[in-house]
Amino acid sequence: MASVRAIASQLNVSPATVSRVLNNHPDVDEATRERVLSRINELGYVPRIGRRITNVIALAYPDEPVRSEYGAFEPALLSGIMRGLEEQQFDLKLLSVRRDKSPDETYTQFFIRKGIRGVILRCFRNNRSTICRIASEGFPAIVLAAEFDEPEVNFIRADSYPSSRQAVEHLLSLGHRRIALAMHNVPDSDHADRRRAYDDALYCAGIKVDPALVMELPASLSSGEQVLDTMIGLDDPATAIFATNPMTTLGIMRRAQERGIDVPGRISVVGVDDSDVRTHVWPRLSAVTQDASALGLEAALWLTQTITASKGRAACRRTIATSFEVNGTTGPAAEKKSRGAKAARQTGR
Amino acid sequence: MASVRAIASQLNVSPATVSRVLNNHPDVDEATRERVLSRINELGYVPRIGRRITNVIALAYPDEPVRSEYGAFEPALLSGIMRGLEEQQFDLKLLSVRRDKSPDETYTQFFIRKGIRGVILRCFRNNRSTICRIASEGFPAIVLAAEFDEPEVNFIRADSYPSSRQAVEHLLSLGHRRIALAMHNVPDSDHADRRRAYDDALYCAGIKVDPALVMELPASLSSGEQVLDTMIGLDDPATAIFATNPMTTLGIMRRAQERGIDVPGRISVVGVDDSDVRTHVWPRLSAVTQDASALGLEAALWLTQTITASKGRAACRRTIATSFEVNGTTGPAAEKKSRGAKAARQTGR
DNA sequence: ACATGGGGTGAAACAGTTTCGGTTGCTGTT
DNA sequence: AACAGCAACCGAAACTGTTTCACCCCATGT
Repeated sequence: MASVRAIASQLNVSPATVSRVLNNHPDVDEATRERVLSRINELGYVPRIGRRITNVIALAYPDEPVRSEYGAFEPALLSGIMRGLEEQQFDLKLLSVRRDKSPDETYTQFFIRKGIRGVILRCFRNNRSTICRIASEGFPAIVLAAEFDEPEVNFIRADSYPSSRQAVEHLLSLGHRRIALAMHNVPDSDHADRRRAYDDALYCAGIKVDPALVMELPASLSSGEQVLDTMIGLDDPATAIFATNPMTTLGIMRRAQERGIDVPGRISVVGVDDSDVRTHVWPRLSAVTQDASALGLEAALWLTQTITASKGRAACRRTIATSFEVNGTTGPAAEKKSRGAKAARQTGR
Repeated sequence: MASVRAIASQLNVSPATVSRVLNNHPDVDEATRERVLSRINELGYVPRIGRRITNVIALAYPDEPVRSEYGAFEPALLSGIMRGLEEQQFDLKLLSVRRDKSPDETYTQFFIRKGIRGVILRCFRNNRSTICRIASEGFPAIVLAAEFDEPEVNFIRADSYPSSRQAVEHLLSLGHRRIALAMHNVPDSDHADRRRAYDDALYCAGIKVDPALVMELPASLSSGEQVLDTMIGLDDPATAIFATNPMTTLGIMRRAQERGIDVPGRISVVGVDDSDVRTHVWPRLSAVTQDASALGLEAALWLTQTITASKGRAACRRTIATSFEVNGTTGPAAEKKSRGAKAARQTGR
């Protein structure tokens, strides 16, 4: 019940002025703009059309709504979001922050101007600070597939620790002792999970992490090629690789085929898959899989329920499980010939 | 300038009634509903918020906004659409017709109720009649990546005939005479193009199409496996395959690796790629590629310009070019050993 | 015959935005 | 010093769409 006219009369300005502030019109005094904005934040203004409250939420991208390195991840997210929005009859708008947001408006202003009630945020390397800003402004928002320490940021993500650990333990159970780790070179919680899983699994197996077996690289096909070449070329080569993102995994597979390296005969590969790519190659990839559609669904449900709830709901810090799928790229460790290999085996319990 | 009140006064009803018709409220008489609807169509009503005309277009899917068999095609489309909408400052809404449209409202009503000015339609096997209905209602609409004979349907598609022909001629120039064709089993204009290109290229090379070399199958990985097995298993085996969709192509590659069949040594493969998958496998696929992003961009540009033009613009029946990219899966035809092969070679000029 | 109820409708209230014009104050010119 | 002119700022009013409430009317049951 915080209408433009209500806010206007509280501040002794006209509804026109409040509207101008909302729509970021240039010709309004800086002082009055501040007053209006702060009051809007206090009262929790929601946009309406006529007397009807708008039921639109947005999926906001920092730049363009495409990440070729994510493959079919985005469509799966979208599908889940649409399903999650169905229950409460919300519509979905796509927003590009870079494209549409004016630098001199707040995020809340921007979202209200676009007529939305809440926003699902995609998180990439470069917009974590933006997300914190949005959260601190208090506009209803939830971040997809990332983790934040800040208590005011709501997020939902897939916790890949258990499956990742399962994956590494699977390799260990096959006799692998020289297991390489190919990580993303920018830190994020997903990859931190996978790193921890790797460390813990090795620790519990009594194996010391060999720094030579850990590489940090961008998520790309060429990174995968580099990983394979490096790991095969070591004096004491890796017999298995755990790659923590889909593109690097594909690059490893591609390079292995190019060089005629037998997978899993000579080296086993475990990847991570957001969508279906693990089935696109031969052998089908053993991989940690995350259900992007479920992620979108849950995010949409939480957001719409929070918006429509009379009292603000609790923060969302949910994780959903990933799973580990054994396919054709993992097999028993090859017998070693070098002295170093024997020494390594003796450290196993 | 066709407002709810204007229409109301023309028909001697109240604005409330017109609004009720627009929002598909049940308690309005069937006769008056008809009168209002026909007048709305005549006058070309556009939804507004306050005095501002809404600048939102929709991307409408018949069902869910996901097609796993299209891989990264949808994100690329979305990215192009967003760029195309930028110029005229339009927003994009995602709509699922199945989810939101009430059966007893017209499509125009549905779109107006959603507050959109125009719609980009995705076309799949099962909704061509729906698209014709929408076009005949006259609501601004354009279909992506499909062709229609009906003159009132606007569409934009990629014409893959030249590149497909180039692809087949590339195979011919490498000495291939037994070239298989793996087609989609539901007819659409894209695949018709590719079929024609195949026929024409072979005809010009003086080669008769062998029905045993042409298969029509769903677009799927398993179809690709079936194609490879069949074509390798013939008495007079194919030495090259042209697969007209991405999934079938991937299936062929996967099966070839599974069976240890050398590509392109024993058999060459040309595929079709909507996005980046041709680079995900080894060898990289020689493929006819279509620029999904450009498709989305052009569609969005045409639609927004049509909407904002004072006078209705001409129909859109555009095609943009695809291109043929030579990569690692095509090579010289293998020498034949069988009698049948020799006979086949003699038919070549 | 009368009460009752529901379908259908309009007036009015209410929601947001823009247009138009007016006030104010600064600046340049005479 | 005075005045013209211009730009920033803002409010009243006009205009747009939606919902609420009350009303009418007619069919139906008692």
